[in-house]
Amino acid sequence: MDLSTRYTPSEIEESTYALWKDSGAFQPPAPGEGSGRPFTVMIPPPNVTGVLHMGHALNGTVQDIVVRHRRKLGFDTLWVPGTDHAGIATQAVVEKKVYAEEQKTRQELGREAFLQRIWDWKEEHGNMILQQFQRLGCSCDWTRTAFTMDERLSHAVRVAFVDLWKRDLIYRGSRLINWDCVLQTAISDDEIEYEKRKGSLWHLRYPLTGRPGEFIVVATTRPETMLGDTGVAVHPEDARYKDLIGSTCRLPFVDREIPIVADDDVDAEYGSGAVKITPAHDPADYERGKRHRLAQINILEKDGRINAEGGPFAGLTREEARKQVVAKLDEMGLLEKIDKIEHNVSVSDRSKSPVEPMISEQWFVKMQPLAAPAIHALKQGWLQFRPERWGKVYLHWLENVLDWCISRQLWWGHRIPVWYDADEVPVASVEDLKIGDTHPTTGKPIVRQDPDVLDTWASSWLWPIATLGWPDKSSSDLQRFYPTQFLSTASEIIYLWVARMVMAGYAFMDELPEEQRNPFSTCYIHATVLDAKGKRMSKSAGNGIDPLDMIAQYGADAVRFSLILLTKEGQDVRLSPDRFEQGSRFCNKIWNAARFVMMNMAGERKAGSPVLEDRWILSRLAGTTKLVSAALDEYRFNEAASEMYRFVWNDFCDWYVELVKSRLTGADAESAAYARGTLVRVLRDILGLLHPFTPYVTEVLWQQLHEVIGEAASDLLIRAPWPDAAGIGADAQAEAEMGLIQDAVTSVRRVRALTMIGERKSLQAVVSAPAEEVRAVLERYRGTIANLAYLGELEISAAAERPAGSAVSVAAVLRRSCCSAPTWTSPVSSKCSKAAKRRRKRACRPCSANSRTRLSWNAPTPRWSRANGPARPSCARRSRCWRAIRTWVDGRRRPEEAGGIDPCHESGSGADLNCPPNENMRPVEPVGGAGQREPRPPTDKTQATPEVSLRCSVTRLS
RNA sequence: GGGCGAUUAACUCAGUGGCUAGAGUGUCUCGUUUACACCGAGAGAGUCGGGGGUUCGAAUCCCUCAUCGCCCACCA
Repeated sequence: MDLSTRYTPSEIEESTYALWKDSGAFQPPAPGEGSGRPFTVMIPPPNVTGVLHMGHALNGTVQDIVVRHRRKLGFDTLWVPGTDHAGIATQAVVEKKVYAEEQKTRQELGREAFLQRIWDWKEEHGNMILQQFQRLGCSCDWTRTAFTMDERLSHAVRVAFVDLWKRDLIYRGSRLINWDCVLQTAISDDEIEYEKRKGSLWHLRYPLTGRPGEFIVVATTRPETMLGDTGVAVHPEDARYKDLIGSTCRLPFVDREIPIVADDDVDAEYGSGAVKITPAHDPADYERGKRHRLAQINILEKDGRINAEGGPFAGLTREEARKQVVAKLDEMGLLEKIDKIEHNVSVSDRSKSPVEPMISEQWFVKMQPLAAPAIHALKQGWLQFRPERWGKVYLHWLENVLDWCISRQLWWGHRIPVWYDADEVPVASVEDLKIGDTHPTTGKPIVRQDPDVLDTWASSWLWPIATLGWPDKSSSDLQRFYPTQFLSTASEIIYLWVARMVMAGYAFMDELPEEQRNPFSTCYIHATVLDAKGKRMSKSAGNGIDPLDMIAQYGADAVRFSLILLTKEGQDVRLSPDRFEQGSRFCNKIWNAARFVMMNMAGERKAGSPVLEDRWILSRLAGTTKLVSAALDEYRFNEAASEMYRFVWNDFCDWYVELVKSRLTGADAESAAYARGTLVRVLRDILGLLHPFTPYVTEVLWQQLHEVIGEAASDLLIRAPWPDAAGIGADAQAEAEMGLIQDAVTSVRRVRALTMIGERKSLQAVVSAPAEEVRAVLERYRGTIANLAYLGELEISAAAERPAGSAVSVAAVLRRSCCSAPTWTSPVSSKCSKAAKRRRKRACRPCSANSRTRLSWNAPTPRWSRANGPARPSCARRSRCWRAIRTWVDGRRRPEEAGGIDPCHESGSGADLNCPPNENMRPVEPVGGAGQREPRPPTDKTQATPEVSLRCSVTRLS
């Protein structure tokens, strides 16, 4: 065995990943060979242009943990990977690249050639992000890798489109849409961002018709749109304008006479109280325009320049037009004033350019009929969000959903499968129609296909069904793996993606029972990854931490484990690079713990054991297994990871390994054999339980361990059954006794540290405990305690050793000891509360300037010098009294049976006189009574911890 | 404007009415013993954001205020 003392992830990660991949472990068993219990997860397909960021890394880790856990539990587990063609993003990337390399725009290249360039690019770079997921250790079934523009998925998109067409859920409409002038496409409402910008509110004077020299003043943030105005609206009750309602004014430049109308919608308080109406370029005006039957005049070209309607300004860009319009108005004396304001500007989230609302012909999907079953699914509980509160977000969107504009004026994407005849009569078809083919409904020749493509989400909403083979409903994957169980994604795509997938499930899987059409039973919304200052990590802000750098530096396991340890369900996480050190150290700890085990495997191994520490660690293992399994079942990853961290580091390494060392070299062969058996047992289960979190290191150690102990591993760890704590159970006695030993050892160590006695075997300690049972246990394990505390001798005493004077502090004792006194004494009560210490500290202030403040907790206190008795019961004591009474009243346990929790008798100090200390504290009636609180069941803790009070003194032997 | 979340040790966070509020990092002291110095032992560090209330008991439940963050809607 040649394990180095340091775990170096880079040496093993690549080969281990290959080992898994080649073994076929990532694929579910062939049909008929598995357990018949499917478990399916669909990866949220990242953009092909994407690069792995921390959000991906977290999401990949979450999914991989679930998948690996379920696989080990024996489910037929499938995790489908893939990428999204991401229309605008990808087209923009390649367009830029082509222009940089060839100085050609896409228009110059032509549609066919440009699309070919994108495909070339995709072949070359499109798998990058999936490879990065592999670096993270994700155990996806790569044989099923999908791409939203694959032939199969493209076919699904067409079938879905035509299906909706036939159901009359698709229509073409002239609507005010959001136009991105840079990318020259319509974008959906969900692709708009609002940016707070400083701007101006221009007050313009429109001359009133027939009243020379009189004006109506309108306020606007976009003065250039005045060229398209077809009306002015005022509030009907506004006294300033009441008499103008019904009259008209003249629009400068274009010299149009437009009416002044009354509309309740107008806020008389804002601006001038009069609002210009530009129905073709503003959503609110669009509605007002319709109400008052005003004309819609489009003044913009597709690229954002002013068109012929703009009269003298035709051909200018919108920015230029704004300047000139304002300047000219000013010249003409028609500019009343300019207010500086801060307002929200709607900006395209892709190009960051201001969105222009425009009237345009687009394709829409009627959403309400599709949304209804998706709402129902959540309300029925078929779909559950975690954390649950995201369900409200989902519902809110669905209940207020607007029709979905699905056409995009792009080239990269699924071309809309609609063809027209010469009369512009459209028809949708799954199969390609050619120019000249007969139009199926009109019988006339087809003259053209719709040039637009579909919104990216029109393919990704089919992801769970299309990747499994839909529309081929006989597909075995579809039958076997749909619906899926778990979807993990980011909160910002709940509407864009999650809700639409649910709609698609209901719309297209109509032969399944209602509940099973729902595409995933749990939608897990993972944390948002923020930087150390609490800002969202983003490429543009430049505050991102590259997960690949972190993997290179600390290893994939460390990155995964750290992320999970930091990420409590539903809570955003602040990240800085050094956070990954915790995971890295943990991996190293596991590595070395395993190393220790393997270094001690020479000799017989026996299972089970009468030895206390063996019984203890096995009992702890059983408890941990139960807790971790339950946490993973319910997707509480952070809890599971913390518990493993604690168990491995504190229980196994800090105590068990230390306890077992002397036995391994000792003369008692049988005891050593039990130790070896237990070490192997616990280590194997630890590796199994940790595998979903830290797959690489556990897999490698699993292989090594089996080599060392000379047993062939039954399988790779990735497929080995989930540890089930078979044959071991909780051993309350072992845990309680072990607790006493730990307390005793800690007491001695504390005295040693505080008094700074460096000596070891030459020392004798006296540990005193008032309770006889406690002494009996300590007596039994005297050797063990002495061993762990590096003592020559240990005496167990009933008498409370007290410092010479109760006011004496450790510091004082120490000083004396330096001169002559042979004895260091320190009263030590186990589990001395930090809060209590602080209270004491406050009580004994002021400390003298040169005394060692940090030791001053040692002043006598009610807590440990009970003989004096507290003056009155402490708050804690009172509350424990109350609990004891209720426990007794509940009939669960009598106080004396309640494991020593009866505080009234705990010290024999007479502290029970005031119990119950407050006359309001009465036992509650055990039964009945409206509004009565459900009694808490006693916890394990209350049963397990006997009251311990230990003190320790240390004496030099010589 | 509407909704959601956060506020606990110097930092990052656990802690859903009950035992003395915990962990990791950082700090201080001591330490090389069958794995691990990415280690071990020990210590110091908290008015649980403020204020009210409910309760025998509140970090936890309710009200309120403050600060920070996210999402949605958006007034020209």
